[in-house]
This record gives sequence, structure tokens and C-alpha cells, in this order.
Amino acid sequence: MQNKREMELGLSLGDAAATSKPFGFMEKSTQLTNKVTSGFCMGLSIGTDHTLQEEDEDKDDHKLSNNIDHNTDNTNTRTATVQANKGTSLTVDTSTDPPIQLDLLPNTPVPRNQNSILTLASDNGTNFEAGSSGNMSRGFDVNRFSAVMVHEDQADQDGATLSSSPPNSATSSFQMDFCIYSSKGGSGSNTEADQAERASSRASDEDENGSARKKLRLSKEQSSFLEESFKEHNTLTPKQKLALAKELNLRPRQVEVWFQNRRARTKLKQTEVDCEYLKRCCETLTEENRRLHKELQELRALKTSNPYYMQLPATTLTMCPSCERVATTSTSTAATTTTTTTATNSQNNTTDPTSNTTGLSLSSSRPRFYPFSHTQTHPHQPKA
DNA sequence: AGCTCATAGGCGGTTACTTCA
DNA sequence: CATGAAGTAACCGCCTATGAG
Repeated sequence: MQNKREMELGLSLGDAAATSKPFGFMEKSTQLTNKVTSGFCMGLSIGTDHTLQEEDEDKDDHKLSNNIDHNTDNTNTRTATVQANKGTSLTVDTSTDPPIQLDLLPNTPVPRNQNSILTLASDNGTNFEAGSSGNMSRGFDVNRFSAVMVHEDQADQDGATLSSSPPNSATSSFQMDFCIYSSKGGSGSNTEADQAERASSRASDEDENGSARKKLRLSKEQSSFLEESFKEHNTLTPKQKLALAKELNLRPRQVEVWFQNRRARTKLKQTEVDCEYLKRCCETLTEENRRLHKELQELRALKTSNPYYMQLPATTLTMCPSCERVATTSTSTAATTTTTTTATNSQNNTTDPTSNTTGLSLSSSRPRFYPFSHTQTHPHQPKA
């Protein structure tokens, strides 16, 4: 790993996370840019050496079917490496610019305590009910049936039961303390009960052959809860995954997939932002290039019209290895001053075309040279 | 210490399903 | 009602890290 304090591109999700504390994504993305293979980097905030909040998760005693019981501590490190190898991350010096913030959250998260009760009756006369959000269109958590199955399985393993969730927890409204499977009970063609019924059927199909592909929409409450969790940490330890799954009555695999997809969406969004910024940079540089060409033509024209005007000595550009400043050094022995500009654009924030309001700054692999702007003695200039 | 193997988890890409205009 | 676009849950294949033998 390279320098741990590295500029990075951070994406904030939601106001709270954006303003109060950096969450895992921003910190971990620090390592996103570590590999050289990507070649070009852009940064928005300063990342610090990240250590997991839960540094040493207990070896998970929850044994899933695929043995999720280890690999907890170094998840982020590994992730970072993988991302660095594959990612299209961008890296650029950013000085002190604040992180750009993107709000990817729903506009108004549904209060978790606003629930209605959907009461259904199965064909065997068993009444059951499920909590659903008051403004939910779909209303019924189609994952409940499978979730119940999972819980029943897990209950054998870790003693968890459906009623194990805190009664006042934020998601207790999705707790489903019944288990039904009705095949032809409802009469409506596309009612919530029907949808739930179909979902249950599909879920049971999976239980039967395990190969059927299903697409079960998460409820708004579940999505909101997952979103909140994602704001805290965008990757999950096995323990966190199990806890979330239990809390939301989802399968751990569903939680895992949701986080994967969520990370992918975040990255996609970030890529769009990056592209937009690079596009602006390109336009700005093109404009600057055009302007410099024009200026060069004017100077040449001036020189041809008046050959005695501005007979300056030849100038060379040198870069100081210690401070990376570019200095123009006149080869003339009469030259006693050097014109310097810093490699960063921090001194030119007001006029630098690569600066913008988002706080992004383009790296200065391209030394800025303003020979007529100001003069200053280079501190590292070797004494003549 | 170095190697091999099994395993877990992440990511990119894709598919399949749902919803909505 | 049909349809296409958008969103997203789920899957697949690959890669990397890790721990055990």
C-alpha cells in the first residue's frame, strides 16, 4: 500500500453521514486509488488511515450453509486491493478541498413506525397479518415467508427466534410471527394478498428446487433500514450481515446482495460524477489551450513586426525536486531572479480553470507556468 | 519459509423481474 | 391492454486474501 494519507474521492450518502461523520465508504475508497494501474486519479477529500470500527469481530459462531464464520478482520483491506486492481478510480492531488456530497437517499424516508396492518386469511382459516407502511404501494413484504424459513433454520443454529427482535425496535413492524402458505385462498386478481401469495409460492419453489430465480422487492422499510446501515458501513461483517438479516427478516444472502448492488450503484453514481467533472476539465483545458495558442500567435506577430521588442534571454523550465516547484531560469548571466509557481494550483484558486465549485482540483502533473504573473525567489534555488 | 488447497467475500457484468409512464 | 424504459434483486464468473495442512 502506498501512502495511507491519500487524496480520495468521497461520496456522501445522506446528510447525516455527510456532515457528521465520514462513513466507511469514503475512508475505504482511500485505498481504491492505491494501485497505479488506473493511472488517473481524482480526489475530493482527504482520507485517513482507516481501521475498522469493529476491529476484531468475534469469530462468528453463526454457521450458515456456506460457513460464514471467518474472514472478518481484513475484509476491507482485501476489498480495497481488489477494487484497486479492477477499479477505474481516479487520483489527483486535491489539497484542502472539501468532499463533494451526493445525496442518493430517497427524498423522504418512510417513518418506520408508520405502519398499517394487513390482515389476510388463508384458505385453512388461519388469520394472519403483516405490518406494512401506510404509503406503501405494494404493502406486503414479499420476503417474509422465506425470511421465516430462514429464521426457523437459524433458530436451530443460534437460538434465534422470530420473537427475538426487540419489541420496540425500528423494524419490529416487519416481524412476522406466523408462517403461512396459501395456494388459492384469495379471490382478487392482483391484490396485495395475491402478491404475497405469489411471493410465498416462489419462495417455496426455491426451497424445493433451489434453482428458480426470484425477484422479491424489498419493502420501503427494509430498504430504508439497509440504507441507514449502508451509511454507517458500506461493507458488512458476517456478524453484521446476520444481525441485519434477522432484523429485517431477510436471508443473509439477500442482505449481502443488497450491499453489493448498493456499492455498485454508488460506484456508478460516482463514475458519472467523475465523468462529468473530467468533461468540464477537458473543456476548460481546451479553452485554455485555445487561449494560449492565440496568445502565442499574437506574440509571434508582435515579434515579426518589431524584432527588437521583448528580446528576452532563452528560458528553461526546471523543477525543484524538493518542493516540486517549477522555476524558469534564465540562461542569461544577467538574470538574477527566477519566476516560480507552485506545482499545485492552490495559489491560483481564483483564476485557475481547473478549480471549480465542487472542491475538485486537477492534479498538477502539468506544471503551471505564469512567467509574467509574479516573481518570487525560489527558496531552493541553488546559490549562484 | 514456501507451497497448495479450500473458503469467503468483493466486484464487474449480466439476467430477470417489477414498476411505471 | 401493450410496450418500452428504468430500477433493482439475484446470479455468475473471476479475483484476492486468508488460514490450514
